[in-house]
Amino acid sequence: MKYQRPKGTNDIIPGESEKWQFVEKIARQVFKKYRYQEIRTPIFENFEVFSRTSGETSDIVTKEMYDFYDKGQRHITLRPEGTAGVVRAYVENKLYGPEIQRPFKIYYLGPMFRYERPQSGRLRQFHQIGVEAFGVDNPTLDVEVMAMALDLLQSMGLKNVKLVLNTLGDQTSRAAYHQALVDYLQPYADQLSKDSQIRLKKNPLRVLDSKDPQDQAIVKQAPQITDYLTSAAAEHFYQVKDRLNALKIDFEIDPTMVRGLDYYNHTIFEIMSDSKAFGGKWTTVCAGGRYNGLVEQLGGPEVPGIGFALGVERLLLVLAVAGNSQQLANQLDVYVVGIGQATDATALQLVQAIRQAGLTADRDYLNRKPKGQFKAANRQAARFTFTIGETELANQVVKVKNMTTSQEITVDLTAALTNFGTVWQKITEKRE
RNA sequence: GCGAUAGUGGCGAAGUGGUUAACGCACCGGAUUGUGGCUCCGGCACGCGUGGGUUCGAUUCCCACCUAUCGCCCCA
Repeated sequence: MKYQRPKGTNDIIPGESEKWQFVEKIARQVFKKYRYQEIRTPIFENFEVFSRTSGETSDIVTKEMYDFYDKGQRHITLRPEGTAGVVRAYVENKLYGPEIQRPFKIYYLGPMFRYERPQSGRLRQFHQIGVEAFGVDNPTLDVEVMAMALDLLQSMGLKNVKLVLNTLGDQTSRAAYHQALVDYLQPYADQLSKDSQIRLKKNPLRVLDSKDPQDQAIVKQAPQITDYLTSAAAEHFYQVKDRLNALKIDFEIDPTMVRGLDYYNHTIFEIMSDSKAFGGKWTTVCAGGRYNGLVEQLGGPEVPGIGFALGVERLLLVLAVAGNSQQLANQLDVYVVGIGQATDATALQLVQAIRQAGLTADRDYLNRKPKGQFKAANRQAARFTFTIGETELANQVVKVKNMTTSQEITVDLTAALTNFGTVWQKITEKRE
């Protein structure tokens, strides 16, 4: 094959694109209920927008950024996630202004890029649907965001998901915990896996979610973040749990849950699926959390924020296995059969008249014989065929065939061309 | 970035170091000079991921690369 799509990318072709439209439609509907508005930011940003906010040492920055220098020697990055760009736009457009209602609630959807090895549900260009809410530190908003995420997944027909959450606390809590964790892990350093030894130096919290059994055994006894929360942070977390209970939303607390991005604090959460699409292992479909401080980091005022992002490819994998594939039949009302070159123009007029009447119509463009045209009509599940040959043309009529009953009637050609709606009404009435 | 497996027509899939690369589905045409879904007949890979090499000769052996899939890392 001469040309192939770049590694880790996908073509979304008819048959598949309908599913994307379905997901996007539901997302817009759900977001509308919660009064989130759409924002569209560039697909690429200056490198610093992501490197500053995600953490200079995070894997996303060190090895997964899809970055390059443009012709003006600007260091550009294809966005690896949505939040940083949205926050940049929030600041740049001064959406924190006093005239703007808080929380300022927005959503986005579109492609993201990470330079990594493709696997099922993991691509170099993938798509996320995400939301951000700025300006409110109230834990109730945290819960509302989680509730919306669950609402979204349920509306798409996804079942068997679980909400898992944790808190990272505030700066003070985090610093204290960080220290405690390092103090605890250090003595075990040489017993940890290779990867975890590196994590211990670079980002000790990551040791917590190591998959290595040996690591997990050590981590089991490790101090937990909840023991190092400041009273304010503890109160925030308590409120979150309380409001979740108020909404009767089931949740699990995973004290080892962490984040790959540095900007998170307080509530973090994931919605996971154990779908067969991922071999029955619990896999995150949607992840989010609070990021108070991020707006400041990007040069804005002290404005808290919270959001989540949902991986569309992963979601689609789960939905496909769940057997919720939408029957979005592209139904065809009329197929116009033209017999002979002389009828071509009239067939064209007919097809257009039908479309202008608001119905779907198609015809043959390959000069196929009637047999072939009827075959095509049949394959496209046309409800009716309109046949126009030289005889019909001479008599100014059209033969209308009901493809399910095989009954054929004759209709006046001029009427069909000038007033298709009425003709259609007659045809469909006769059908009953 | 590391490790493993794979790569034959639109799809699925057989196959061999050496005349015309099975078969099924799909598609196209004919049997029915203007009418579909069944049946029958016929057609459909200048070529076996790409590029080198070994050989008298390679789709089949070797090497490199590309891509896909899975695991690790990480993550949506």
